[in-house]
Amino acid sequence: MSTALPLPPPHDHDATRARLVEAAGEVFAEHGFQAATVREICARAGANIAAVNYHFRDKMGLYDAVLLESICVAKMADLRQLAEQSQTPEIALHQIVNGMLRRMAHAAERGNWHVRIMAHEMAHPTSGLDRVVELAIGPNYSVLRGVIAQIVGLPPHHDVVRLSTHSVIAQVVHWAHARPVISRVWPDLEMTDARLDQIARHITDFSLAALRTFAQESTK
Amino acid sequence: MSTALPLPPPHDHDATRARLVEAAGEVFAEHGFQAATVREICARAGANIAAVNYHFRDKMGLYDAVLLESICVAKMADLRQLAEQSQTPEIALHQIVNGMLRRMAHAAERGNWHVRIMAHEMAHPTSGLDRVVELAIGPNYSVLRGVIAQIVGLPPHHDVVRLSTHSVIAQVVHWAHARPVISRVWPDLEMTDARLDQIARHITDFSLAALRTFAQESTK
DNA sequence: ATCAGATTAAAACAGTTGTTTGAGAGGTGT
DNA sequence: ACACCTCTCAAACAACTGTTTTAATCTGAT
Repeated sequence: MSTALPLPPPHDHDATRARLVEAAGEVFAEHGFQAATVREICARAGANIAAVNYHFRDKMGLYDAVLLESICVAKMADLRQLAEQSQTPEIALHQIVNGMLRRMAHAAERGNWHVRIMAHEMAHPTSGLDRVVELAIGPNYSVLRGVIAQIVGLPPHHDVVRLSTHSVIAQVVHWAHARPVISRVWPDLEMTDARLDQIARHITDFSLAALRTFAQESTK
Repeated sequence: MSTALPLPPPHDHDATRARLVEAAGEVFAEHGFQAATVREICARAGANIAAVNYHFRDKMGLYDAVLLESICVAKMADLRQLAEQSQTPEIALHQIVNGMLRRMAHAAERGNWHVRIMAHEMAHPTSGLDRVVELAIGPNYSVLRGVIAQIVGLPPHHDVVRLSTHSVIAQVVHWAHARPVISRVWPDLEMTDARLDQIARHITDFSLAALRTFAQESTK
């Protein structure tokens, strides 16, 4: 159960601290905050049990650190530049959908625990969710809303724009969130690169067809 | 913390058993299987701690019973008849979307813990998920896929139909699953009855616009 | 070499967990 | 009256929880 580790150089503050955050990310992603145990985290990090309370104040402090790193990762993959360097809002939409989807898809695999932790936050939000939304999700949400507002030709605060934004986000997030169910109702579905391309293409086409119809109706 | 209860008639097997399932549903929905405690469940049900191990074999047996009731509730609200008694597949789609969305929305409120438990199953699936998918989710998925196949004029096993089905489901489930985030990026949003109508109408319009475009392209 | 500070280690803490135990209370048939 | 079965209860069980304590170890500057 305990994995061999890239032998820890003794007395290196940042090293064990980083390994703790990484291991904690995995365990929190698997079991959620409450059900996760500091003993399993320390075992997986190859650290002593007291390390959690030394480097972070307590279990919650460790969880805060995990969420903070999750925010940093999300901010690195900022959608703003992805949208700005696209020539048309339609292309920007496809870029955003494709980018988000791939991040979600790879989240189920090794190391990328950020999305799975969010799944637990949805089922049972903790105090850290506010910060994640404010610093990571919120900005990306605004960018996407701006792009969609351009496509339908309505102001970003319009209900149609907001609802459509949620329609797009929902379709992307779905493939990460509902995967346990999807793999059961669609057993022979493999998440290859080609398949991800197909899904991203579909979500974009599906959404663009709807948005263009809305655009026609709004200028009528 | 412990609620007053409709005083339990002594030695009534089914009564305490039913109260245990109901209380367990709430607690499991709040904390998930692992983090939920049998002591809190029994306290909320006004039953002794040993009642869980007497009526159900153990904590997992109680959870199985909870999922089983969740399945029964879901089967009662079968989408099949909802689809069959609609005159056109377009109307059927709106009926299905509206029905699903309202069940999801009311799930966050009193008593209806079924959806929140599913949220935990998504984050950390247990052995009971297979049964839920097989008996409750799977059939409804097939019905919706049939309706969408009619609209786009393609066979149900076609990739476009499957992907579009997930697009529709995603949009509906999103409003239950991502509510903690939605309420933060859209603070002044109240889930009134009129609002639910608006959302259901939007999802239907959004999806129908896309599906009609697909239909034109498939017959071309 | 010596001291101060930072990091790790093992052991123990009190509290909580799921589960079991054994006794008792209520009803029903004889 | 008695025995029998079903159900409930309080108490206790060992195992596990997050956290604290105390001592040991290493690093780096004096």
